[in-house]
Amino acid sequence: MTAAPTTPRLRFAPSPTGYFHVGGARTALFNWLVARKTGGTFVLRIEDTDTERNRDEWVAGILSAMSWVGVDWDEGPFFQSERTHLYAAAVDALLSDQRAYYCTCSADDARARNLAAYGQEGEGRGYDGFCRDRGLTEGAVRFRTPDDGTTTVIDVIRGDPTFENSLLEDFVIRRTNGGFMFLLANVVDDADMRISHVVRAEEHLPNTPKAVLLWQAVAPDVPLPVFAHLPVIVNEKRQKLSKRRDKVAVEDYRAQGILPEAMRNYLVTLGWMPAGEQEIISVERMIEEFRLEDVNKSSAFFDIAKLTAFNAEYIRALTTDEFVTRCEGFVPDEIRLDPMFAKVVPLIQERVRLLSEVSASVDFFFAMPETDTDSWEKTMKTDAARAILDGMLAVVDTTEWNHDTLKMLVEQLGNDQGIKLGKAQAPVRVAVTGRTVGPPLFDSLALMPRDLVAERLRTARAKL
RNA sequence: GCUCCCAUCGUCUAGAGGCCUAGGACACUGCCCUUUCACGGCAGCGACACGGGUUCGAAUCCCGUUGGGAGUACCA
Repeated sequence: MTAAPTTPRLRFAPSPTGYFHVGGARTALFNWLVARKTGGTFVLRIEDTDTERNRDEWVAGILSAMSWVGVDWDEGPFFQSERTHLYAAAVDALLSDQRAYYCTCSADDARARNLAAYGQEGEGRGYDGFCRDRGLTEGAVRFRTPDDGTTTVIDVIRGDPTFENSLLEDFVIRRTNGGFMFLLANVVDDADMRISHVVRAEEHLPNTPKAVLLWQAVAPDVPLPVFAHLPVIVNEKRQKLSKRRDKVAVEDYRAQGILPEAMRNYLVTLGWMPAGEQEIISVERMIEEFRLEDVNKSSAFFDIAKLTAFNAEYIRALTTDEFVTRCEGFVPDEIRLDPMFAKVVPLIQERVRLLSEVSASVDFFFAMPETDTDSWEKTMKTDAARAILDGMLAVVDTTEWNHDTLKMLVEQLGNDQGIKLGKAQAPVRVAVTGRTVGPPLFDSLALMPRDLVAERLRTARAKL
């Protein structure tokens, strides 16, 4: 079975059973990278054969999250729920070939027989083939696996793992209720869509020999795909990320103000690294340099701290205009579109790591925020603080209103009190911004209306 | 239990037998810069799981051990 020299065809085949999570995003990204690098085709297929667990809103979530990270598809989305005629035909053909058979065993029956035959170790032995030659005409349909020989999975990143056929159970391909199972639908579609590279998470590897066997039975004329099983992404306990336990929804990171390019860049480093010492790279370079063969084999921890660091770097690289645009949804429009906002952006841009932090870091320019109690206690309860506020109040209505003058003023006031500028600016900062930490004070003051600053200084002084 | 996979700093990784005194990034610590906080710069901390081979030489190859993970559904 030689692979035809056609362009690669890849697919991402998520199941809409929950929020789109970072593991899925990485899988999609790696598929996309290969497609873009090779000039191949990237197909999106929604595997919604489990009608119990699928929901339309999850489908919408997947599409929007993929678009958000910049992973676009060339064909699809196709829905397996609309392709059942293909699966039905495949099952019928298998049935008439005796490659599959009906089975009426319940899971309990099968388990009980294994237990009786093997004792405790019978667990996990899978179906025993009880109905193989009973000639039934109803029930679930099982695929007949070979009793001997081996099946090798061609995997570019794992080497080529080989499995004993005798250990592969006769697995169900169509449920008693007529529904089609994942493996069947998956293989029929991959063959039908002429998928050449199956890039998916490692958890699928143990099933892959079954998929190979099925493929050969169902589409013997279609070349088998090359597989690439990606290492799983794990939590701090080194377990596969779980939607229930871990914070994994791409949408959550988006809502926090992670930039899509930062997410994409971070995701690509989970199992792969660009050459050189630079980890922050453009998509163009990713596409240029990415090779499935170079993907790591071991699991990777999803490190939010590193993601955040990447994000901060991407945020800093934005132009002011871009930054203002990106803040949509994170900063109220009446502030974001205020000309003042664009002026203060340069002061705070290198100080925020998430877009969700922007609002709180610019609030005092637009309204006096609630004063932080600790900040007040720490900086205002001294004679020096009172003297500095008094000194400022004495000249605030007449002094020149610019960075240098303001700075000299506070510096001088500090000198009079025998304290350095770092200390001297604190009470002014708390009076005007409500806290000890913030953007450079004199630049901020210079941007603000003199009257506003004067009023806040007076208010603060009155409380002392 | 069984099958399969994996194993370099805390984390993500570089490393395809000599270039390794094991490199980078994140995190952490210290110093410098500095008006707070950041940014930036510099320095530091910090790893080849263990045991056997093979070889003149092994983080790199082989075997074993240990440890971790995934799968083991009429879920995907």
